Amino acid sequence: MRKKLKLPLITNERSRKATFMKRKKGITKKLHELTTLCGVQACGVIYSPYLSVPEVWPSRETANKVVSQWKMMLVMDKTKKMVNQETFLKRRITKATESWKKVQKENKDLEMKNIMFDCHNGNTFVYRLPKCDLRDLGSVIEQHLKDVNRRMEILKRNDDESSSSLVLVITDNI
Amino acid sequence: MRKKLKLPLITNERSRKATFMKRKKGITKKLHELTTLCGVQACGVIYSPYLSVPEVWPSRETANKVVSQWKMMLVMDKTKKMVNQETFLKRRITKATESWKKVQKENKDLEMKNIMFDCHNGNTFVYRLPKCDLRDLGSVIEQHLKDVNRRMEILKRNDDESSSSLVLVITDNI
DNA sequence: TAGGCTATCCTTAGCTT
DNA sequence: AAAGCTAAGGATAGCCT
Repeated sequence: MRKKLKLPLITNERSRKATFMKRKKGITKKLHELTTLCGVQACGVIYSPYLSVPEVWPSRETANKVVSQWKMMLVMDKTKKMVNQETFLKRRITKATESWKKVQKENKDLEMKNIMFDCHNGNTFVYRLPKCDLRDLGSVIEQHLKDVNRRMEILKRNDDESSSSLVLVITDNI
Repeated sequence: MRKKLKLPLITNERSRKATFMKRKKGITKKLHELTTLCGVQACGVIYSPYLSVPEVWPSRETANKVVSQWKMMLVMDKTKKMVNQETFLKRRITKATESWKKVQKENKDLEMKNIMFDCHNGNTFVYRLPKCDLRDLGSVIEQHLKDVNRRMEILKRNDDESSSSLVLVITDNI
């Protein structure tokens, strides 16, 4: 009934849609089994030519969470590697301590960036952030503004037409 | 040999790892078949208890791209819905045109947020952005700063201890 | 740790309803 | 479109090396 060996080739028909639907269902089932059997987290994103919005498993919220955690773990892994390299290169405790503080700050900045990203996607409200995080978030924003300003100045130098500029003033009266 | 009906339950053993490995391989194969057979894009993120970094299919870069496109499509869908609602409520062309400009601006803001997100993940460099995008990006940052400032003021009112504050000054000499 | 084997169960292409 | 049917082919749990 079916062809002997199914070579992964693009089928030409509306049967492609049927296959897509069936197999997509099968994959989500497999994913569900994997997560249940092994107690792990997983998510999938499948672009559907038949829907304007991609299929997301198990849910939009969970997928968002899983993806965010994935990115967070990438950052943490990168940070860890930096620390390892630092301690390997510099044996003295004092030096290592200095580097650690530096990495800590960088880690905090990256965390703030993640918070900003969450804000963009509506997962977090700025109003719910603790005060200390707000201050750090401000410094991250400041850094981005500096980058923008630098770029603007370069553009200004290269071409004489007037353009807008941004100035950020931070007052810390703690 | 195998139990009659495999009820999705968490197995207790190191066999869970074997199952995890086998099934993960199977799922990635299924995903590959789906994308090849039906010509669609897809990606998967599976948290592995045995690796510090989650399994990502088909690759970290592609998954990043697929996820970004997914989020982008969500934004576009939202925008499209807003436009439809707007045109349905207001029949007159003039009104519709005004609303359209408004939505266009909002769409631009959301696009800027996406660019900021890409910046955070190192996909885009601020220095490569065109000048007009830089100006819009600045306004997005400004809005976030305003949110931060509002929150800070609320905190200041509710508790008397001194705290830091952010002030944003924007000079637009176009 | 990884890979092979195999009986058994699962998935699904091609149909029909 | 959606759902059911069926047999061919695929996936895999429990072993083994």
